[in-house]
Amino acid sequence: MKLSQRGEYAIQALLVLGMYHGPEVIRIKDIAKRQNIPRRFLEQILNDLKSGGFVQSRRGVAGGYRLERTPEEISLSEIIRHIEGPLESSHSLSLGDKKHNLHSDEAAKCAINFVMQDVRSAIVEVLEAVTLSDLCRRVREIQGPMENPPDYII
Amino acid sequence: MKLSQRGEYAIQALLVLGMYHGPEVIRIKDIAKRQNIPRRFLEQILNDLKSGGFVQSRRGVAGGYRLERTPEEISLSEIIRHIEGPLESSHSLSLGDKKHNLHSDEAAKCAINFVMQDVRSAIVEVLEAVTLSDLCRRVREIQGPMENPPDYII
DNA sequence: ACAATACTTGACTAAATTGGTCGAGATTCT
DNA sequence: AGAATCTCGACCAATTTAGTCAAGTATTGT
Repeated sequence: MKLSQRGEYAIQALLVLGMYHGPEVIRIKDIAKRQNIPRRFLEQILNDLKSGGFVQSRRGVAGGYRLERTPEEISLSEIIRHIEGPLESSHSLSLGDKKHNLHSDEAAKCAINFVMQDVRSAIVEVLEAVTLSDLCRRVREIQGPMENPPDYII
Repeated sequence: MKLSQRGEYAIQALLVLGMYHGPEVIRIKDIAKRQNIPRRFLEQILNDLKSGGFVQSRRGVAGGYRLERTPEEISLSEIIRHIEGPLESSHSLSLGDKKHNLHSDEAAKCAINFVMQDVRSAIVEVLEAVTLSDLCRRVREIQGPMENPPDYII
């Protein structure tokens, strides 16, 4: 299980929006700067997150993004599922059809898929339990101890 | 978590060797045929599995492959780790170094990595518990019920 | 001895994925 | 009107993945 760069950026962006969650909107530019993400790439990602119902956007000169739901309502599993594709898919060889004789390679693939399904369940179980809010807390704990001021958005 | 084709083939090949485990050796050609794996590709994979200590080979006219260890001694985690690369790696941002101020993107990446480490642990926990022997049993259960004879290797 | 069989090695290639860029347009604030 | 900002879709380069190929080397049956 490795997160793609795209996936990591998406979570980082949502983290910023989560940390400053409120009625106001944050500009792409600022998110990109804070998290050190290529601006154009981030545009794509935020657009994707918008179509997934994670964020809202405002256009125009005072435009930007904000979360569509509260950080407590967004789980990591949802984010990753949306950005990296379905987490539980496995096209698992119907197997209900008994008329159809299984070749030995099909039997093998099927057995392997059973295990991989267990793996996927374990992954989902972990990710389901972590909300964006949890992650925000984590970030605060990490950068809290050191007293460098929040380095406000320019 | 998705298995690469290469990884799936590797497990399928080991499954064949596991099902017919004994002192005798099985030819690449037969494994390829039974599991419907491109022969040349399978050669590469078996070679890799050999250098990983999973299988032995015998050259010459009566050559082929067999397991180097018993199916009970081989866990899925080992196989996947060897074929797909380290399962637990995460170069997790030392964080011990307090002198070094964390930028907000580093803090975010760090928080994300903590969660991903949990995910990886969960994956390993599942894979660690499944041996090649377990998988072989699974395969027998799947193809057992239907009474098509084992379709012996030609 | 020697032909047949089979593994060994490393280079090669085509297709898919990933990470990222670009330009033109649409929208909103002042 | 004009500047700032999001929007949309096409585009591109590097990497990875899946797979092929050829020229070896080792072993064994006869």
